[in-house]
Amino acid sequence: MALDENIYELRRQKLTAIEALGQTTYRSKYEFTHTIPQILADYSEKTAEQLENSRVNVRVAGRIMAIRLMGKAGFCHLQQGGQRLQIYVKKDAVGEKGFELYKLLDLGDHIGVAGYLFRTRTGELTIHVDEITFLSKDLLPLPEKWHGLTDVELRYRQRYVDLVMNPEVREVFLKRSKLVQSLRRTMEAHGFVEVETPMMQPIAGGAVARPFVTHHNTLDMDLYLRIAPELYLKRLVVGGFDRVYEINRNFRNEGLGWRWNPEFTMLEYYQAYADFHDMMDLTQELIMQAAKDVTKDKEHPDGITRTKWGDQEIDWGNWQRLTMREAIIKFWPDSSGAKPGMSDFASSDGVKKLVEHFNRSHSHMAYDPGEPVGKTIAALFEAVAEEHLTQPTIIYEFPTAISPLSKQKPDEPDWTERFEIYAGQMEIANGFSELNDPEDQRRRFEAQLKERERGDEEAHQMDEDYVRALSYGMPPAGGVGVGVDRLAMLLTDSHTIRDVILFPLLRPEKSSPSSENQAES
RNA sequence: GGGCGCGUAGCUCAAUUGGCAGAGCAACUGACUCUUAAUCAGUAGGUUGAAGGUUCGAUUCCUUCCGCGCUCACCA
Repeated sequence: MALDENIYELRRQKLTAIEALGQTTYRSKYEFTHTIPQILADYSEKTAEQLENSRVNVRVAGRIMAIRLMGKAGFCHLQQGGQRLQIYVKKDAVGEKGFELYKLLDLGDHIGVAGYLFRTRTGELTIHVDEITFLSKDLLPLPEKWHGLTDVELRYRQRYVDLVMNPEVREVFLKRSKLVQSLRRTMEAHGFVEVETPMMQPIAGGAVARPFVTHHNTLDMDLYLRIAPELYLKRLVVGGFDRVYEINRNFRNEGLGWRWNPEFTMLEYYQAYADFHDMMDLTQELIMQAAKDVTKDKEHPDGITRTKWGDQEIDWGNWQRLTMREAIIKFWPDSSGAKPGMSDFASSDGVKKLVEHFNRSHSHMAYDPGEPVGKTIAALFEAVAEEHLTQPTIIYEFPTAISPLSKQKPDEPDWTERFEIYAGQMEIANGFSELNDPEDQRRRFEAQLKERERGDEEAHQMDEDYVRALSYGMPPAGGVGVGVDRLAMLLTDSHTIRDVILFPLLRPEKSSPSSENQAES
């Protein structure tokens, strides 16, 4: 073989040689008797004698993750389901052709083996192979075996390699799957019906965010990728679905960051005849159950409520509830002078003074005196309190100015029956008693339009059909949105959202100049 | 978008003040029938992200661009 040929070409040639040995190079299926995790679960406790006395014949498939050749025998580690099992291949056992095949195998190849279980001299459970079946070739070399793949860009761009090399990454996504299952199970247990509402909407409503725009050719109309399913789910409540939920993607055309990906998964649910207090209770139960379901293992068959979060621990069985104003008072920094009193939130002058006091001792909090007071209070809350909210905390009573879809408090119209759940310094859920007065809703949309004219691109648009739906009468209802990605982060101790999204958004790969030339020629 | 940092072999990383681009793993050849980070002997592998500039000489210094990370602002 010429020395300048690269690995890809060499392996293609090996593939030809493997075919010459009578193997099918890309066969359709392989009949196996066990998976590797099954064998490890069932036979890890068996002694060498037990395995010798009652021989266990197995056929398994896997990817070669380590290979050691010693003249006329060799070992491999096969990986399947994130676990590894050793195989022992001896020329005497597999024959001339079988051993020729063994010598043509590379790291990363998929093979099937038939043989029996035994323990090596060092005691490792191993398959004594009688027959190797070639399944599929790895033409590109896997990353280095000691350090694996650590380059974060490559891990995200080539997640398939990341998953092969890093078992802990696989674990994160298995837990994410358990999380979503758990959420569905809790919803179903409470009698909620799962539905799917439009991802492409003529008006991007239900949240405050900039949308992605797309275009339908036949109808010649612009459509927005949804920023929330909210207004459609509530139309269903009008239609008589008293308990309804959806788990699906939302799209927001905003910046990226450790907590933000342009597409993210949201669980959203609505319950008729319930208010925000009922929704707090339900959501608390939902999340605690999710923590238990994700942490279930042999030691903890029912799961646990404590999960690791960096150098801290989050206890999902211990919740705190504070109003937004109480939270600002509670976490008010000493360096910003005397703690605010409730009356300070009542006037724009009072709030302005609070911001001034806070900014005197802290990095500047953006403040626009022209914006509604409620908006400033909410910003102040985030600046003062958010960083302290590691343990699960329900913050409730949000300003009406930033809650155009929530029902007002009967005794304080500037405040709404709305809550958000915080944990690990992140907002993970948002819920409220749904505004169901169509005329009030129209006025709220109109107030949002003023904000839009003031330059707030993200303020709500008027949705006439939604107002019409409410005009047919929506029962009293509570609704909640839960950020599934962020919950997955918290439950897997992942500190960037990209680690819980299989294929996070990246800039397109720039093709190298040489390949561009090839493309042009 | 702003600020800071990074980009060297397939992977993980070196390279003294600006002075011959190196190692381990992976690969290739050979030895080895219980190894496991297998071992032993040998071989090959590079437009140092790209383009320009300064210099006798640039992986190193400067400029621009590309990509990534962290961070700030908007957003969940």
